[in-house]
Amino acid sequence: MPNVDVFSALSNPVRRDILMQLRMGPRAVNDLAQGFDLGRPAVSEHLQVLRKARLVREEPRGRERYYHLDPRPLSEVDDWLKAFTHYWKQRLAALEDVLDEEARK
Amino acid sequence: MPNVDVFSALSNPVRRDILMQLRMGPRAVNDLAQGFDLGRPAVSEHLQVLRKARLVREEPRGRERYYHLDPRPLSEVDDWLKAFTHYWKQRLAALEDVLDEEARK
DNA sequence: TCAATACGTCGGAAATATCCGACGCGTCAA
DNA sequence: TTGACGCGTCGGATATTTCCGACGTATTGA
Repeated sequence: MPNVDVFSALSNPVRRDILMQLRMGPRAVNDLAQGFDLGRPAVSEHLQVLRKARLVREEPRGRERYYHLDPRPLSEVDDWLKAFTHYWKQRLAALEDVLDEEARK
Repeated sequence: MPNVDVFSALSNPVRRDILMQLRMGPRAVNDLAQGFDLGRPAVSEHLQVLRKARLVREEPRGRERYYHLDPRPLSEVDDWLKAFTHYWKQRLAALEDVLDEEARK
């Protein structure tokens, strides 16, 4: 059971959609599968990937399993993106320097 | 030439690494390929994916091609993540309500 | 002009992802 | 207890990804 990379987990639109849906609250598998043009096994396998990426947590309720969102691993993506925010800030700062230089002429 | 999904483009660690490297400035293909345990064609194909996702731009200089970072499409990922930031704020607000309720007893 | 260099892309191999039907296991309700 | 339900997972089919060697094209420098 290899831990799945968060970026890989997000690469599939169905899985991103599932996460979006789970924001509203926990959902059972059949309930989730209704919203997609997919069979239940496929949804179940997408949930397995999300589970291995620790993006969802399962809570058994009788014969159903409610899946809960756990957004914490998303911080890895957010942190990665920050590296490019900083890049932009640097670029902007450099641009300002150039503009200041021009203004001083 | 189908436009590549940004999330898919980011799903590969080599492509993420390439983007990281390009923050420092434009790089030629051979130069980039040195840093990876990969042949040049593989790196070139990764660059093609990044190009289709509009995350890089190419600038021919003689027989070399310098690849530049274009971080703008990353905003799509950032916006997507924001949906979960808001989710968290809602959850925290709900939690505070519960705590206030408890405190009032 | 000619050999070397930098690069993109193609054909094909290998790995991986995605999906379904079928099956089995536990749970529910009669 | 028994039949229906909710679910996970397996086997296998198909699609996609990833990678390489080989080739063609354009550019460079001798």
